[in-house]
Amino acid sequence: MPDLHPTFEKLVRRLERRSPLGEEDRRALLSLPYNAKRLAAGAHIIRDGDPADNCCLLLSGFAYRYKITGEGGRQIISFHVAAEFVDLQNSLLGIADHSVQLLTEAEVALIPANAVQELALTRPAIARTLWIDTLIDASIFREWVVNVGRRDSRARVAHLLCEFSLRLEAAGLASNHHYELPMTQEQLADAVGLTSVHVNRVLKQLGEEGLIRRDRRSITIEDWGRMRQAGDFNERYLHHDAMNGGGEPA
Amino acid sequence: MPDLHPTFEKLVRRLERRSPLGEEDRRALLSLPYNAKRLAAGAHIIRDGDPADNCCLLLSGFAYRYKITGEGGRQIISFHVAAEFVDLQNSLLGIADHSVQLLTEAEVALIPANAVQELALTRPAIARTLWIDTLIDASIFREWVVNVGRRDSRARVAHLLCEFSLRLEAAGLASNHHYELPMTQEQLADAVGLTSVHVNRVLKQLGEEGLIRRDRRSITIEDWGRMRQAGDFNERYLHHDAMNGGGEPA
DNA sequence: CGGTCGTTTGATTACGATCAAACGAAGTGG
DNA sequence: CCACTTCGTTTGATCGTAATCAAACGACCG
Repeated sequence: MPDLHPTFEKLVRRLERRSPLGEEDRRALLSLPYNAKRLAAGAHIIRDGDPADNCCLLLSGFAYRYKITGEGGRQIISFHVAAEFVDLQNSLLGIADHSVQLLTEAEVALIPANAVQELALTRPAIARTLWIDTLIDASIFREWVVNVGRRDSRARVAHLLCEFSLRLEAAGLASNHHYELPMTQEQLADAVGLTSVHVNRVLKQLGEEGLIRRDRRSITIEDWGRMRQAGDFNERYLHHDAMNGGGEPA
Repeated sequence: MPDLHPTFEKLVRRLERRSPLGEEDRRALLSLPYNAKRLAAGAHIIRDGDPADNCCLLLSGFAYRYKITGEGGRQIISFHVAAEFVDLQNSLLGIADHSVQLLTEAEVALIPANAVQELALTRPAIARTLWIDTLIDASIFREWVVNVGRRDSRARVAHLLCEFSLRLEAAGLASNHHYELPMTQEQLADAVGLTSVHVNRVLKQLGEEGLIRRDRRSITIEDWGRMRQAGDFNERYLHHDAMNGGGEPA
């Protein structure tokens, strides 16, 4: 086991924000065995159908989960930033029901799934916080179902850009609704169920409407209020304040 | 606390299929305090934004979860049959991020969320099995994201009909790919992100192609192989065999 | 400097939405 | 029991959003 990577501390802080941990719990988390790797952009953490015996913590960079349809279409299911478990779900269910791929070059910590399960079985507070982690993941999935199922193209991409803004900010990677999009328009399209051509047109339109400004991959949401409205965005589903429950009314 | 409803036994059996429980665990689950109610079709278990302090176990009947968009569109996010927790997710996160409504008249057991959390904190095996339950829910959400995001109308409804077939069969409510649809075409439409008019046409077409036969709400999948193909359906995501991991290759 | 990948724009097509209306079944009250 | 209502299903006609096809452009890289 290598020296502890600093992102582990961030992980603990993130988990703690949601459900309190004792000193013992923190120590246990920080002494999980793991295997750190630096991988290139595009590398696969796991592929749909493979047995999953490691659970992957993202130490730096970005990743996404996706599935491929029989017709060959790709649907991106979630995005992940550093200090997030990107493969907890696969690894606990034994066999992967979706693929996980790196968006950028990244460092990952592969933690034996057994070790995580063992920890959860012996440390109730850790079990609880990890459970909440997957509950929040599920909440985001639900919102994505709504996004691709019932919103038009403009709202879909606006919603996604809003989500990025808050999540990246929470991760310390954005401020003032300004951030660097870690992905191509094609990947954006696969996340919202559109074509990249159409996403491009929507981005252009959002720019013309003065909702966003962009320069290459850099995005600035110029009018958060109107953007929220355009994307029918309500951050409650992110549960960034899971401890005190709920956000403000619209 | 009223006499134990028989569905609790079913719940225990269902949870056990996924992760072993001890005798003590079983007893603890079966002695959870609850408040049983019989509610009419259309009754709400909880509404988006409300505080959630009970977690709802469906004792009989059907329920679904949904969200409403700013434009007024409804997206159904999941369906539930008897012996499933229909509101575990809301109740553990404190404030509901979606609504839950009954599809049919039903009996529900309202269990104080505290009691469930307490149980999870003191009984690791129960924490584990409930966690797996929410992991499987999340897996289904992921598949639904793919369904509404990247499949055409025919595949979407075929996929949903396939999912129903297996889930109802697992619940003892279907056999030989024959079952009673517990919902209207409008609700079906809101589950797959289409209009009810279009769902109706797709159902008609699936009938003409000889994939299904229907009479009123009764559905028979006549050609499971072709139906699976039409719906791009792979049951692995349901994790009905969570213990031994994975399904067969296509 | 050529090559690759991603972005941008234009032209056309098609899938599913929308609008509209009739029909059928189940339930209600006179 | 029958008129009447309501809700869901079915069918038809038209419309519009996003897909598809195609091509040029720009940035980054070896």
